[in-house]
Amino acid sequence: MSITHTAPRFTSTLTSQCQSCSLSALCLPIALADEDINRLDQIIERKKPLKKGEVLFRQGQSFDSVYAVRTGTLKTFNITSSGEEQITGFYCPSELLGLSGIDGNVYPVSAKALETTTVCEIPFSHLEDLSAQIPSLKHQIFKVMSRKISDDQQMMVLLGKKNADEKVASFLLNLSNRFKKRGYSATSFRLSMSRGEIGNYLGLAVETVSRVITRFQKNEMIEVDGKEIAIVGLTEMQKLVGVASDCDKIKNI
Amino acid sequence: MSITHTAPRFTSTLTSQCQSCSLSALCLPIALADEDINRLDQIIERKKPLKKGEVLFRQGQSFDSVYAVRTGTLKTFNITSSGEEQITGFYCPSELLGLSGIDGNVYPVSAKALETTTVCEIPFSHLEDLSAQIPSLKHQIFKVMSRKISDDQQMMVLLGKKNADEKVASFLLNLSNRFKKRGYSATSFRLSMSRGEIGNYLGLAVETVSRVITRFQKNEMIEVDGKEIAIVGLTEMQKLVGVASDCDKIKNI
DNA sequence: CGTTATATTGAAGTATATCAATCCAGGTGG
DNA sequence: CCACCTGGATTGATATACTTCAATATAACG
Repeated sequence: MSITHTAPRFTSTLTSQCQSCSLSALCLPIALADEDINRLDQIIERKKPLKKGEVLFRQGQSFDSVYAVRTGTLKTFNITSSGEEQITGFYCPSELLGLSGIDGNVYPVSAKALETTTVCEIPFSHLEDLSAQIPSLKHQIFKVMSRKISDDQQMMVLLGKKNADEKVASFLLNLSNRFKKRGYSATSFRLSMSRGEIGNYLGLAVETVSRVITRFQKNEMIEVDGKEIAIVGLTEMQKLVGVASDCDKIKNI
Repeated sequence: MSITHTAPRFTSTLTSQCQSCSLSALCLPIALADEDINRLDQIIERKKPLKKGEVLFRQGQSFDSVYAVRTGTLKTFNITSSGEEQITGFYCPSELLGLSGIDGNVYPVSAKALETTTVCEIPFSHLEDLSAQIPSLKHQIFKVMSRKISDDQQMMVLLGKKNADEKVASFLLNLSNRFKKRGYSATSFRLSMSRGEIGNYLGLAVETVSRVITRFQKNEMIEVDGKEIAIVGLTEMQKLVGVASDCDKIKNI
């Protein structure tokens, strides 16, 4: 056996393939035929778990793979010229990260695990080859990237127009929706990121996040125990961030 | 000739094809072989110019095309639940817009011309078909989308971490770079958007934008005459926004 | 050439940041 | 097992950058 530069692979004793993965309905395999899932499966490398604080890829490092989160959570972040960290996203199971590296062949952000985290590594050149053969896979990649663009634009609206209360509420509801989508409780979950990381992401000071959270508790919108959080006033919170139906929005244009 | 629901097409007297278009080196045709450019060319519809204020597509409208700007400028924007407009981007010649509609089959933003503007309409289903036959075209689309994602992330950093001076300076330098890339002056150009639109985009009040601009004039970083602007202290401005070399950034991670 | 939108400038108000002081939880070592 | 330590979280007091309100000034436009 020859020595390589690549990290050791983690091979589960079970068949940890896309087929049997509980996330297949949310992740890239969505909308693929069984045989196509198998082909996708073959290019994916399941890596050994990252411990909290470990880096998956680093800003400036040459791009070669995108990653799907299997368990745990990661954050992506930039280092600004003044040396501060700016978090650009949190990634939960089934979500894809690293896509922003395609353009420059370099990751423009770093990715770090917020807790013990496992990911599937998808070498991009292989994915691109395969996408030429499987139109629905290509379409799926377009969709994931498109989704990312519109999500990021929503985030800009949040950062540019909303006040502290609305920012925190939007953040919690966004997490809620993501948990819900993959079958977990929409109203009771654990925040894997610190208050500081939330503040950083939302463009707020830690203290402000803390104050908003205690205020929400007093208003009985949420119940908090450290990182555990329960949304008890979901509709009230939705009203706060202005969850309007599409109709409502469109009529105002 | 049968009546159709589509808007009338504008056919230039000259052969206004991708081949002869001055933007081909920046726009989608980049990296395509001549014969492939012709195939791309055939699916593109050159539309008649939009007048200032006209809408190219509307938030909520069903998605079927992406657009490349040929001349002029557009803005994309969201209407928030409270009815305010939030501008999510400005688009200059050679830039592609509409990509965020792929995921939901609906445009999540509206696009409006800031001045007389011409665009090339690229029906997405055709583009997707063609991209299956031309790998370099597919790769190019991935790159454009990836680029958009990392640009938007930079924008988040700006909105989340920067003060008014840094925001305005970043905005001006960003425009400067875009003009430069397509052969125009990097230091002297015309702002096609109003102060209000700049403020909206940057998450600042109009008055703040105005004040920052006059301050920059007093500091002799810029010279302004209405919408005409000249950057006279380019390096100083770069210092202000912290244009760090990649090395500088990476060492701090 | 008047009328309306856009831009500028000043004064006052406010949301959020910053500074500072506990408080608390989780992990470590005696 | 408990005391200790360290980083995160909370809370209060103060500072400030930006917004908002208001009053011109200027440019755009029919």
